[in-house]
Amino acid sequence: MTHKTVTFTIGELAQEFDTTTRAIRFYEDQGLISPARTGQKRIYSPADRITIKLIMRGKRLGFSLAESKELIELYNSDGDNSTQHLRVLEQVKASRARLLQQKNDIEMMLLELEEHEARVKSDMN
Amino acid sequence: MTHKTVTFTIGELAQEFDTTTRAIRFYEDQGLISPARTGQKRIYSPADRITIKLIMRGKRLGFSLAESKELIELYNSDGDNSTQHLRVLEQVKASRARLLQQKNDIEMMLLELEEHEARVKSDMN
DNA sequence: ATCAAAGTTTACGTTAACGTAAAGGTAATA
DNA sequence: TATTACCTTTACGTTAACGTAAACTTTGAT
Repeated sequence: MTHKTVTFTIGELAQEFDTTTRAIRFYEDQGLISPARTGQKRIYSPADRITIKLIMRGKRLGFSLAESKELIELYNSDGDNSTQHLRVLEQVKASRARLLQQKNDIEMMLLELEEHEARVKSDMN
Repeated sequence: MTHKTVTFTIGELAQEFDTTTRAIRFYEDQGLISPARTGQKRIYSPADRITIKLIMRGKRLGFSLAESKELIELYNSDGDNSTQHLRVLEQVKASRARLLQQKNDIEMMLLELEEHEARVKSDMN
């Protein structure tokens, strides 16, 4: 007994992630995804969809496509070549440092926003 | 009794914020700062320095210069024109929403990093 | 006085991340 | 069968954010 394989068209994914088909094809050009084909047509797997989701999240955090690609490859790095393990751990460390810095920046910005909001509201007599 | 006025040169600020003089001049071009002059030379006030700090923080979070400019102008908006108060509050709201989304994205990424790190480490037999 | 370091303006070059347009194939539907 | 809605490739255009280079001035130090 075989079960249905979920797939997506490029248009569906563009809509879901509020982007364009052009952008999605561009990500393929850059080697971030490599969807299957049915004749000419691209056909995206759930895994491809997740990858696009990661790209979008990266974009929201100001990651370049190259950076997102690294992260994605990081996740896709199986426990294959143990020579790479150290490099992977280094990259995890660097990514975490960056994210923590960003988190800190955000907290400060949020505080400043609150202060400013309060000031404006108190000026609203 | 008058007290010393702290100022900075463009080179000092470039070094402090690990950027270039070219970049700082560019921010001026784009209307984010307008340092005083001593003859030809730009002379930066503590306020100018803070503005550059805000720009750099914005960059770390993926803000465009235009966005950072808006935020900076937001902070510099005195309690002058109360007609603008609503607009200001709207922008505070939007900024906060964006930051909270980013914060959320960061938390998820951090979790995924932890998971991946654990997986790699357990593979390191 | 001169030299090196830092500053200035002007202007063209570069990269990332798509946008936009043209020209065409395919598939369901009226 | 013809239109409509998507899909495809190819290719040139665009914007942000500086980089880089040239040519010149200013200034503190030797």
